[in-house]
Amino acid sequence: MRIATWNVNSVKARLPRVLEWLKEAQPDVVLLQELKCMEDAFPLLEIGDLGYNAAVSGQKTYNGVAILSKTPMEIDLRALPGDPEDEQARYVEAVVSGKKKGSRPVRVASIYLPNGNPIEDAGGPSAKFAYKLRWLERLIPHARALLKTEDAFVLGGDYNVCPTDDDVYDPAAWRNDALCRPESRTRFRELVYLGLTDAIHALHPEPHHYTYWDYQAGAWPKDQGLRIDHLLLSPQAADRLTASGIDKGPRGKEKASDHTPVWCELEDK
DNA sequence: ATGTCGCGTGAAACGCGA
Repeated sequence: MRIATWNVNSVKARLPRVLEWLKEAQPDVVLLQELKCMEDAFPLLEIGDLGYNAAVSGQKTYNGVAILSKTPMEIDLRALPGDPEDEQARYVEAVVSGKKKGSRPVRVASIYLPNGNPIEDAGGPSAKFAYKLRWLERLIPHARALLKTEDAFVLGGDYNVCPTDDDVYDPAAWRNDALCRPESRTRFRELVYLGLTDAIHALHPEPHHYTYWDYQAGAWPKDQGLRIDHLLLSPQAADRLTASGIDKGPRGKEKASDHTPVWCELEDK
C-alpha cells in the first residue's frame, strides 16, 4: 500500500497538477494539506473519477486537509482533540481498508501543523508561535493514545518542523524561523521518541533531502529547500515499511505547489 | 540586494498568510 502526503497550496489552483500526479503515481492513500477551500468546493467529482474516496475537513481561504483512499475508509476525527476552541481545519483521521482480501486496515491522519511565524511580535513571543507549540503539545498525547491501540498508523503531513540542521539548506539563516526553532524541534522529537518512525529518515539518512522550496529567490533551481513534510509510522506500520521517497517531479512543473509529495510503501501483509 | 504565490475583497490594488 502506497501512502503519500502533499501540501498542494490550494486544491483548486492545483487541480490539474494533482490529477496528473494521481494518474502517474497511483498512490493508494493520499494525505492533502492546504486545500484553501470549504468542503463543498472540494473537487470530489474529478478526484472521484480517478477512483478515490475522500474525507475532507475544509475552511474558507486558509488551511484545509483531506484524505484520499482507493479503498473504503471510515472517518474517525475531523479535528485534533484537546482544544474545542480551535476552529482551524488542520487535522483529519480515518481508517482505510487494506488492498487485498484479509489484509489489515491502516489508520492515517492528514496533518497541517501551524507555521508559527513570526516567532515574535512587538518584541514579545507571538500568538502564532504559541499556537504552533500548543498544537504540537496536543498531538503528543493523541499519538500516545493511538500507540496504545497497537494499530498500524501513519501520521503524515506538513509538520512545518525541520527536525535538524541537516534538513535545511542554510541553518544559520533559518535559526530564528519557527520551522527550525529549538522549541519546535524538541516537541517534534518528543513526538517521534514516543516510538514513531520517520519513513524518509529511516531509509534515507543522508542530509539535505528536501520537501519544500520557497517560491521566492529561485529556491527551487538552487535546491535551497527544507524537509518539513513527514510520514511518521507506528511500530506496526514501520514493520511493514519497504520503501519511501520524495517525488520531486511535481515541484518542477508549471504552476507548482511549493511542496512536493512524500511517499512510503507498506507491505500488504 | 532582490526575486513568489493564492485568496478575498470588490472592481485594482492591497493585506494576509506562507
